[in-house]
Amino acid sequence: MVTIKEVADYAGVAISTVSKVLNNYPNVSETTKKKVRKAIDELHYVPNTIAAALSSKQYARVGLVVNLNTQTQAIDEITMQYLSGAMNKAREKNIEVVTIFYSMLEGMKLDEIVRYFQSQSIFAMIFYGLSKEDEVFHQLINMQMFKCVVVDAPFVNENTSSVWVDNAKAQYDVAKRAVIDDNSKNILYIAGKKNGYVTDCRLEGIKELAREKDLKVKICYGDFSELKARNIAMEYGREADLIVCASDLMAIGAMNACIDIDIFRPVCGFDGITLMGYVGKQMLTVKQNFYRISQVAVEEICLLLSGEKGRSRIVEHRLVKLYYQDIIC
Amino acid sequence: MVTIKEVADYAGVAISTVSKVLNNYPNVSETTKKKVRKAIDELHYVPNTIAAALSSKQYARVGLVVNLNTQTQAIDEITMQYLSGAMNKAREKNIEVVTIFYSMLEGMKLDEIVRYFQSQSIFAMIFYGLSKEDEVFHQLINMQMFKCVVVDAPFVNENTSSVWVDNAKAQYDVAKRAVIDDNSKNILYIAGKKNGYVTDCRLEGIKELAREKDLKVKICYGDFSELKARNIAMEYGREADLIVCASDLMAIGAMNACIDIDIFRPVCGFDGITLMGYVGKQMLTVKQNFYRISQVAVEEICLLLSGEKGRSRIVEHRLVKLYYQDIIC
DNA sequence: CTGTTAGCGCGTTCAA
DNA sequence: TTGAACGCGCTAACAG
Repeated sequence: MVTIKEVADYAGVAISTVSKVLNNYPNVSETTKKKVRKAIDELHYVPNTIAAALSSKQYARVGLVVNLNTQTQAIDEITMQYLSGAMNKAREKNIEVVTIFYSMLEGMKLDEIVRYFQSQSIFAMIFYGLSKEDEVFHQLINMQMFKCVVVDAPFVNENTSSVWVDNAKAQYDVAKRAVIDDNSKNILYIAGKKNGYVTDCRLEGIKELAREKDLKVKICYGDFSELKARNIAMEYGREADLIVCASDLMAIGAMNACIDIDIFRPVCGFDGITLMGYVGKQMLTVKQNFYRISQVAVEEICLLLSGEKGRSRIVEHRLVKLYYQDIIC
Repeated sequence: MVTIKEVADYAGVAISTVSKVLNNYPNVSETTKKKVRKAIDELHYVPNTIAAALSSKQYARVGLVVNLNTQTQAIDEITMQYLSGAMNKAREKNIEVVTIFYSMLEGMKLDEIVRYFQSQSIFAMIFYGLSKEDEVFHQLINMQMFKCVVVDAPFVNENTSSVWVDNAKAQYDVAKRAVIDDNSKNILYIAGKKNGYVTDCRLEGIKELAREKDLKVKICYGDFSELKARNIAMEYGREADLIVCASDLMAIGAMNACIDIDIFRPVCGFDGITLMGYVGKQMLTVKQNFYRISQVAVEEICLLLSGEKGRSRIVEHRLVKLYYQDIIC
């Protein structure tokens, strides 16, 4: 590994001069710049990020804290979208991100987690899929020791921003469309996890619609589980003329239940994951752009790091109908 | 951030002494160890990895180079398994990994990529899903500038190991089981990408079985695409009494084709991704343990980093029957 | 067994 | 406009 010193010697200038042209300082003559650039090129010099970081103390990595939940969500399209969105934006913004799985931090006490992050020079992080049960992380956020962005959870303070889809509106929108399309009057709504962040918002949306359209709505909690959604649909599906689910996976469960008990009910989902196509049936769903959401999260982290105060930010959503033929190309 | 110096002062010892207890050097009396530990504890000292790395020059991060192919494989269970397997093992081995998407490196020339890795202090990397077309990476591997482990591709040299499932045997095994179960004589084999690494191995397996059992085998290339597999099955499915596919996704395509043209043919897949369950039908498939494969890859990287020469290593596989009820719990 | 010292590669004053 | 010199936080000889 060639160092800055070698470049300096080769170019016949001082180390500091090389450093200056590397970092685009003013007050360097064009001629010396040329010399230095030439040396850099011919020596194939690559600056050592580690050393630069140590020296400048400007080093901040952001942790992407994701919840790979192999139990309840085997197919993790969403997380991958999150990760790749964040990484691309990070590259654009020239900051370093490291991905961290919840499972790696499992069982650690708050101070252990803090130390872990510190030792890794991680002073900012983005939480994806934080739930009300993740108390350690709540504490972490509240102590405001790190700059945080929380996706889909209501945390905002001086050092914390949150990034959301408007869940209430989205749920309202998609259900409304389904209701209109099928002229439904009687809805089975399979919500997520009782008392969950997004679950509550989505519930608001469906309730709003029910009031507006004077619908009958039966509400059950499916805990985002396919199986539970399936069982709920088995039990109450008959009585409804439309099944609205708070997630795509639950929608799959509900659809399969309908098939099993041999009834047809339109089902609509939430998320817009591609998986929906694989079930081979057409389904209306909210399309969240997870890639973009994650990019926005990184932007927010940058703002926080540059001294802005935390805030809440909404990312737009769409509605789509997904079906097999759409995705097999 | 409290530094080692503050700890030293607080404990009334020299900096180097603190360093020694931090790194578990011998030749430190128990009493001073105690003093230092106490100071560390009370000051909440967290060592600065960056500085340690710079100083010791023992710094090597390993890049996990993954191919998030949103086009052909929307549902990326496999990659997530790879990543989490590698990260867990990395934590165990106390090395740092950074995940890198192919797409981030896209269009870069070899030397740009080299510089990118160098600037990130990445001197070792694991390639997942490398294909014959990724020439830049082949060059990268062949120049032996980095320690590499390649998963599912035949690269071995002084500084490169490969980690494999025995694709030939696996394909042989799964097809044999299917053939026996259904007493099939006439197979439609939907292979992967013509001239691909794993494709060729799997082809070997099926050919071997055909010889042994005196089967008739029609071979088509589905390019790992659902759509192509679907079309192939539409065209040739009727004539076969068993469809064997070189990937789960293609198996799904084939199954859907059978449904569409209203024939029943047993289909078997390859991979064992959970997604298979979602199609709602039972299917025999090879179960690759991607998590474990990735762990093995990290182990191999460690060996390379510690001076061992590259080698090829096989990871065992299993056969499973996946169906809906298995995974919705 | 402990402390002193010299770097690691780079950023950044401050003189010159 | 340039360069010498110091320091970032830590490791690793080497003395004592």
